[in-house]
Amino acid sequence: MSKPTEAELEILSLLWEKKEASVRQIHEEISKTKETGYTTTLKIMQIMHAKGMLTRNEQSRTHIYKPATNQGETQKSLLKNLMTTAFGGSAKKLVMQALGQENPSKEELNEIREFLDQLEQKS
Amino acid sequence: MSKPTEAELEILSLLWEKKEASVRQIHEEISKTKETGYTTTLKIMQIMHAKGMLTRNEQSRTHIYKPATNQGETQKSLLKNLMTTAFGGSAKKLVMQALGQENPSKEELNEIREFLDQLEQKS
DNA sequence: TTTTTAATACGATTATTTTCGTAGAATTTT
DNA sequence: AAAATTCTACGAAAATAATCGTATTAAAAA
Repeated sequence: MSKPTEAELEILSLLWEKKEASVRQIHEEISKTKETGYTTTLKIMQIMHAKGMLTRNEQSRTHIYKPATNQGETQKSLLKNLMTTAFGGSAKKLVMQALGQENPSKEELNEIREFLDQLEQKS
Repeated sequence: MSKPTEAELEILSLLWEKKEASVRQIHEEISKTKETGYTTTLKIMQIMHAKGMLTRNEQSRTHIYKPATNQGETQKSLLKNLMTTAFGGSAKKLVMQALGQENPSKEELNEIREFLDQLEQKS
């Protein structure tokens, strides 16, 4: 699957969260943060459908869209892309930069520690 | 500073690594993986210079370019962008996805653990 | 039933990014 | 010194992405 554009990713992301939605629903979300026309959102979703990034149910007049691409796979490839282009391929650098800027809770930090332990087991 | 495009990021990344370089040097690197003309690379670097993303020394005929943007800052904003658009704002999810796909060495894992400890101290 | 609202389709426009060709000047090679 | 090579500048084309307007149809409201 080709890399989603900015606008596509925004929509994909909302659909991952909502599982499924109409153009109207997506557009309402988007227009909270961005000034944009309804037909713009519609058009992008149509394009995404044409590309096979979304599936849709056309039973009712209001089509219901679902993401066709696996969230994890897409995230993985976006990360990989960023890792190679902006972090010289180093996962460590990327991870540290990511952690450094947010303020993860103790719980989250612990979950990450556990995850690190698991990783070590495998290798 | 505005978000670098794909092509710009590729060049920025090489310049961060090399500290400074001529168009020729950058182009040789890029053409290892991509079929592209010299003037294309030149043009993009000129645009980056015009935007203030790169500085250049024009003493010799062959101009020498340096990144004008701070690497860390740029990485941070790119990550933040990805984190919000593709990971619902969760650093944890992003970090785990990043670690899961690569195979970090024990040393790297330990460095990350230390980093986690430091973070916890602060909070 | 008539009118209004809400939806899709789709072409066209605009904006952005990438690519390339050509001209002219400086440098290097023959 | 002449020819070939290597630069930069710059305009313009090609490719990609985003936005919007209009037509048409379906559904809902009056």
